[in-house]
Amino acid sequence: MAAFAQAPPLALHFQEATRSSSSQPPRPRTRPSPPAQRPTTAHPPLPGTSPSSASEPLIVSETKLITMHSCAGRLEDARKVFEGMACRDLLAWSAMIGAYAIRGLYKEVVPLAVTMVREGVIPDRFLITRILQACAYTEDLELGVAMHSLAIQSGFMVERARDVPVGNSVLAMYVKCGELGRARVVFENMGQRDLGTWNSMIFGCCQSNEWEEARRLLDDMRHEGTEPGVITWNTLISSYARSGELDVAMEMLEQMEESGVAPDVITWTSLVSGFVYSDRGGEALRCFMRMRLAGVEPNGMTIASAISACASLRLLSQGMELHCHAIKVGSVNNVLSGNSLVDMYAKCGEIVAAKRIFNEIPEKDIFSWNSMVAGYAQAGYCGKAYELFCKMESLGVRRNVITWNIMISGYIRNGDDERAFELFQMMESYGVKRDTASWNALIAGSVHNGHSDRALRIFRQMQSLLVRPDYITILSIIPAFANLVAFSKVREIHTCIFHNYLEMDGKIANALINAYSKSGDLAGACAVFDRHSSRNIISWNCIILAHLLHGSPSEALDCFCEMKQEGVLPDHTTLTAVIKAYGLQGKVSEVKQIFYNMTHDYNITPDLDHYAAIVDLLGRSGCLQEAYEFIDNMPLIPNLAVWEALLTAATIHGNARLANLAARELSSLDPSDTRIQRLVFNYWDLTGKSADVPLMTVYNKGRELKDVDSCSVEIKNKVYLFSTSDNLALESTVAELKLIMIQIRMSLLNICNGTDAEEEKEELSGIHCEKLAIAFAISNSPPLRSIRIIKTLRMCSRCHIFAKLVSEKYERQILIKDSNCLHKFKDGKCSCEDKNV
DNA sequence: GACCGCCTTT
Repeated sequence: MAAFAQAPPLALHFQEATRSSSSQPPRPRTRPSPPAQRPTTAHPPLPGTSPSSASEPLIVSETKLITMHSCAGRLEDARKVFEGMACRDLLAWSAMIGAYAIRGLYKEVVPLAVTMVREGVIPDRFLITRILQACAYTEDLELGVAMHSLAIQSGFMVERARDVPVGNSVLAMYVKCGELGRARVVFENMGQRDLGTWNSMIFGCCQSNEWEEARRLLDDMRHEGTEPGVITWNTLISSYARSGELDVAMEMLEQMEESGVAPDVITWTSLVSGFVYSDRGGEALRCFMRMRLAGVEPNGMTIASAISACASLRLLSQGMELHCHAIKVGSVNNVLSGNSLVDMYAKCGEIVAAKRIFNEIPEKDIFSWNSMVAGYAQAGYCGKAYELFCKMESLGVRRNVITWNIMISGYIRNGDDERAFELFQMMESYGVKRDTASWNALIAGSVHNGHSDRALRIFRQMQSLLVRPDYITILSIIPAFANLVAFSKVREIHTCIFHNYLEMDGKIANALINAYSKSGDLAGACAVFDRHSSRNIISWNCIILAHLLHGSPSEALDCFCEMKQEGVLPDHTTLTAVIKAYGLQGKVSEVKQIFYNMTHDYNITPDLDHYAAIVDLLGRSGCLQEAYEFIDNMPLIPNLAVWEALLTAATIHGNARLANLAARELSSLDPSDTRIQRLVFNYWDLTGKSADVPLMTVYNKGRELKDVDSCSVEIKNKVYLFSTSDNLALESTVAELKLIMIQIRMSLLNICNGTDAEEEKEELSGIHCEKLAIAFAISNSPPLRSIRIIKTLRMCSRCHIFAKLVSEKYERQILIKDSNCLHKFKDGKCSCEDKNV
């Protein structure tokens, strides 16, 4: 056994110390054949083996022949010899099993091992180790347990140095089979341990998310005098990175470097891909840079991950640099890098480049196809996407649930709901089972297209079919409840999150803040925000916007200060909100201060939203000419929001010249845009007509639009829809409503002297729908109950006064969300302090 | 010891 004892220990997965020896080519064993073996003759000389003399016939044992065939890569020949043997002893089994094991063909090892045991051959410590390795790989617990007991019976698991490899492979087998409890028992009973032992055990703990235990083992091993190696650190770092604990992973990286172990390509790749997976692309790229600076060469997997980071950040130029790098490293034709490149180019809008890369991937896998289909679908080319979708089928590439989901989501997001539902119905008949993401695509798409009711129906249907919603379902459905009428649903979904054992994810919390706020519950929004454990810029934007929506600009600005104190950098949205908040307070100089210094202070270039907010502010404060000059001097082409702001302000201040100018500019932007048609219609309807021909066309189109203004109100779980034009539909209640309104009108007349153009208009075209809704709610809902109304257009000043008076007279809180803001009427006052009418 | 695609928050 001397020769065997000196043979290199087997390459276990966690055996760092022996890695170099395991990578060497296997050496044929030199043990002399035992006399019991039949000598084999008349075999032709093997290529690469030169017989000592050409005249002498070569005599080799069958076992040796197996080894020779195996070394030459002819496994089938080796197998034939093995099968033909009349009597197979331990050496023959070792040779045959070893031939497969060395090549990682563990699936072949398992049945051989089973037969061997059945034939009564007892494996030695080396063969047992090999078989256990195969059990670990194939997760064959049954055979593993048998080998474990055999090892005990044979006395291979005692406290000797040479027992360590056997113990390690038993341990590794249990860990890989997910039997951490059994692994722990083996670990505790091992008299001697080496680095591989600790690595296996730590891997097991990480796999079962027993982080504390893993950290304790790290301390223990150092106590016992074994310093963690590169695999130890990589195991911990990659596990933390994969489970999203990137900050801990980075901490471990520091410790690793401090302990003198240099991070290798796997360490860095784990971190880069971990950051990508956690949607922290910027940090992924920083990690990649650190790796380069440390002189570690990236491999295909590292580059693929870094390219994905560029894809999520839409960094085309950096992505292209990495593309060059991939070419240099020679991994560009690799499926992994190729797929990342397809995704990156597609997400950056370079669909042609994406297609070129796709065509060049020699062995496309399902990921390649799905990335390309998704590229087309997300760019709005559903036809092209569908073409590929069909091509896959004809080429025999099996489409998976993700392929179907991509198509469903592509169609619904591009407005073809019918086709999306059709595919959703069809997929199961093609043998593809729908998953939660399939349902999510429909829900998200419906919400996206404004069909909140349908989204809710789908959500309920999926639950009735026992498809469990995940956090994306919740995230997708929440915006459907982000309105005044659905206020009770927000609490319902908040409860549902706990019922489904879904963690309070950061994104869900953000969506909830928004939903609570928009449903009129500022306190609810604040409560979620206060308990939010991982606030990001979006969370702050949500709460700042919530205060703004509820007419509390000073609280919004307080939040902004607090945010800066916490070291969170504002983004475009934050600054737009801040400009609006200062604007509501009439602090023009503060607004200018922010606006003109935003590039310097926050590295943010003003965009159209900022310009529109400034125009709105200047216009409302009566500086109409300044507002117009501001537009005239802006470096960007003004959009709808900018001209709308000027039109509204000019209308309020009765500046017909500028209002007309704004209306004309609006209608020249896109005369077919219904939103513009409505704006122009509404403006002219209010101010009277002139002979402006181009405006006339848009005005007429606006007039043709159905439901020019409508509002909805919920009473006893029913949503009632009111429209300015269909007063008559409410005949039964109209008399009652009129009575209430006459009473209120009397009060109104006392405040406003006489009538104005707006009221005359109302007399002619019918009562404004919010008045109808208020009156209807007053007479049909229980006293003291708040009245919640959603309205498509902006409230007029008279309805605003009307609502204030009703809130006082009837002691009701009235919440009205119009196209511009949320009005909370209470005790005769409105939260917008009359600044938003 | 690691791996790319679908559904997601202001």
